[in-house]
This record gives sequence, C-alpha cells and structure tokens, in this order.
Amino acid sequence: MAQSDTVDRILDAAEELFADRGFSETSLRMITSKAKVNLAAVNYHFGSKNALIHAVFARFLTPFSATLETAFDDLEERCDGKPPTLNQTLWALTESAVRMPQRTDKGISIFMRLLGLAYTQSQGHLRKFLEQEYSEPFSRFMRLLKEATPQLSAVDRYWRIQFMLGATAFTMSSSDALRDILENKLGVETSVQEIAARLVPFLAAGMQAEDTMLVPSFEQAPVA
Amino acid sequence: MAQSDTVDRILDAAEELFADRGFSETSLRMITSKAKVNLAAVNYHFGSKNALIHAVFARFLTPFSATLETAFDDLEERCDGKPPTLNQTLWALTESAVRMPQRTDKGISIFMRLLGLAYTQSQGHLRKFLEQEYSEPFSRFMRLLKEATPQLSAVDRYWRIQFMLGATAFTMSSSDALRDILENKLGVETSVQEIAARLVPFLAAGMQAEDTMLVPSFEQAPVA
DNA sequence: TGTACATCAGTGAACGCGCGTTCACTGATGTAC
DNA sequence: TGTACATCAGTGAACGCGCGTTCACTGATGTAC
Repeated sequence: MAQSDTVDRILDAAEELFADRGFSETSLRMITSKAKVNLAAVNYHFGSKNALIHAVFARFLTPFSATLETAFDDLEERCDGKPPTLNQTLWALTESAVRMPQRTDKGISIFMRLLGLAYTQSQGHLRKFLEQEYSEPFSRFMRLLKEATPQLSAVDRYWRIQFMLGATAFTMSSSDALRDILENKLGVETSVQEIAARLVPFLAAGMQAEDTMLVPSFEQAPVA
Repeated sequence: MAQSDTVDRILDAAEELFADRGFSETSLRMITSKAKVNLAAVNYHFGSKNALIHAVFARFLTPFSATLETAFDDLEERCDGKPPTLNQTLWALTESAVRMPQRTDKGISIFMRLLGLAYTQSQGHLRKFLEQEYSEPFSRFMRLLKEATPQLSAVDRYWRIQFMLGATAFTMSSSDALRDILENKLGVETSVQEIAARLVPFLAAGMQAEDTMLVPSFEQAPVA
C-alpha cells in the first residue's frame, strides 16, 4: 500500500457506509474492512470515531461552502443592488451542489444523504461542529431568502424555510431508494439534477403560497 | 406495583426515548430504568427489542389508521362521486392526526417524530412491519392524491408526494426543537395545530406549482 | 560515505464496557379434587 | 375447607458479543554529524 492514501481510503469507505446506514449503525470495523485498512488506523489518523465523522463532512462541505460563496457573490453582482429573487437564490444553491467536483458518480446523493442524516440523527457533537465551521454561508443563504420574500412575516418565513429544508433533506437523503422505486414502478430513470429541477419549483411555489385559510371543516381557522 | 401496567409503562418510556434519541441510540436499560421496571421485563412481555419497537408503533398507528379510514369515508361521502380536492384530502389527514386522543400533551409531536424516524433510520424490520400492517390507509391516501391532481404526470406526482412527505416528516419530527428556537428567537409560541395550518397551504401550493423551467443559468432545462 | 538516532505510518492483540438476551428462580393467584 | 398443582408476572444475575479505544511494537524513511 502506498504511503498515505490510507486516510483517503478511510474517508471514502466511511462516507459511503455512513450515508448507507447512519453513524451509530456503522462500526469502525466495517469501515476499516471496507477500506482494507487496519482497525487501529482510524484512531491513529483521526483520533476518534467522532473526529472521523467530522472529517467526512469537512471534506465535502469546505469546498462546497467556498463554491457557494462565489455563487452568491456572482448572483449579487449580477443583480447589482437589488435583492436576488427566490428562484435565483434557490438555483444558485442547487447549481453549486450539482456542479461540485464529484469523486464518484453517486457523489451528490451521498452528500445530500449525509446532510439529511446530520439534521436527523441526534448527534450533538456533529451539529455543534457544523454550526461552528459553516455558519457563515448558512446565514448568508438565510439572509438572501429573507430579502427574496419580503411579503412574509418572520414567523411564516421561519416555518416555510423549515418545510423547504425538510423536503430537500428528506428527498435527497433517500434519493437512491426513491429512484429505484421509480425505475421499477414507472420505468423512468432520474438523475439528481432532474430531481433538483422538480424540487425547486415545488419549493418556490410553497414559499410564495397565499395563506388562504379557507378550510373545509377545521375547528378553528388558525392564525394567518 | 399493580399487575400489568408494566406493559404500558414500558411502552410509554420506550415511545418517549425512541422519539428523543432514535432506536439504536436507546438501550433497553434506559427504557426499563425510565419505566421503573426490571430489565428482563421487556423480553418477557415483548420478546425482543425489535418487537417492542413494533408494539410502540402499533399502539398509535392502529387507532390512527382507523380514524383516518372514517375521515376518508366521510370525505368521499360528502363529495358524493366527485373526487375530493387536494386541500380537502390534506386536511382530512391533518385533522385525523390532530384529533387523535392523546395520552400526553406532547402526544402528536412524539407520534410525528416516530413516523419521521421510521422513514429515516434504516431499520429494515420496521419498514417491513409498517408495510405489512398499514399499507391499506396509505394506498388510499395515495389514490386520493392522485385523483386530486389529475393535471400532474405520474412522475411529477410521484416526486411531489416525496417532497410533501419530506417537508412533513422532517418538520414534525424536529418540531419540539424548532418550536424552542422559535420561542427564543421570535418570542412566539406555536402549537402542532398551528404548524399544520402553515404546512398545508405550503404543500398544496407546491403540489400545484406550474413547472416553469425558466431558469437563470442552468446548463440545460430538464424535462417538464 | 557510514553510522546513530528520530520520525512516522501502520499493525496485532488486547482492554474494558455496554449491549440484547437468557435462565433458573420467586411468590402471588387461580383451579381441581 | 384443605391440599396439591398449574399458571403467570416479574426478578437478579449472568451470558456472549461487538463495540471504540489503547498500547507496545515494527519497519521504512529522513536527518545529523
């Protein structure tokens, strides 16, 4: 074995296994045997299992957040002064994700599934790590969303952003399984790009929905 | 201790811990000590940890699916012959969930969070169990969605249903945490009912979005 | 150029721990005769 | 009414196992003099 592709082999194996099975369902023994590497190598190179999880995220999030920053820079420049629209903002994010240099062909779906898991599995250490390292592009995205939806109250906007995150994280995080079902049931193949192209209009429409609380038979129409 | 509230105490404790931390992060020792019950009692009454997980789901899904069936019956009767609208269908589901008799005040959010986890954590046995036991109301809901959105192609509808499920499962599954943030940041209290009241218009708008693929700078506008 | 030492990637085996599960047992209650 | 037995909920202690981590060690490469 060459000198230190060991680190990369561990990261590759861990990334795929984590995406497949979640963090606590993936043992170091699975990772090291998939990576064809000694069990102790993980602790030698990374220090702990948690630190390995952080490294897996850092490897794709660091370049992604850089790409995203420049995409937002470009967008704001093109709009000189005026705030970008919701569609433009969502597409800037989507494009950045799709255009990221991929290590493998299933790169994006692994990447999305990991993000979904980060939100979903209750790994306190990971959430803390992500907040520390990547709060900046996240806040910027939130600011752009805010400027693109001035008609929404803060509370409405807050919840609709959660709905968007949910639809995205959930769909992308199970997209391999979903795509399989779709291919079997409907005989259609779907790329991540195509899913994104379907998702963005859905999200944009949801974000901009009128709050018509004309509800057939609900006890009391709640706050508008 | 009385004769067999043991079973219920185990179910109560398990339900709450699973919702908080996920399945594999919750040990039988946590459950039995929270329930103030002997460790061996879980295997005595349920047979295994997996069977306990199934029992937790069955306890709330069985009455819920009954409620849902009658809600759909009512709805279809009221519409006599014509297919119910998307809004009516979504509200029938929402109302059934909200109206379910609750064991505790945080009943619904636990219930929603468990459903989210079921989708999200890769517990093969659980998915199999749910498909076996509750496929009927699920298929019926899918059929109603189909009839309420005749303008959509099968593929579009498929993906948009995934987006809806994602937004719902994700939001509801972390709704306690989200609500806390909201109360701290914006000083607003939000009930599950209010979240639902915000979610339904978002979903309906997303489902009925026009597929305007007028995209600023995406390499190739994908299939419509 | 040759020797001594330091550094570093990697290894094999073991560590202690918490896990789900099992097993022999208890003690209360119900049933048969 | 009294005795023998069966049933059943629950218990305490232990089982074997897989986990993340540690530790003493190896062997190759680089550096100092």
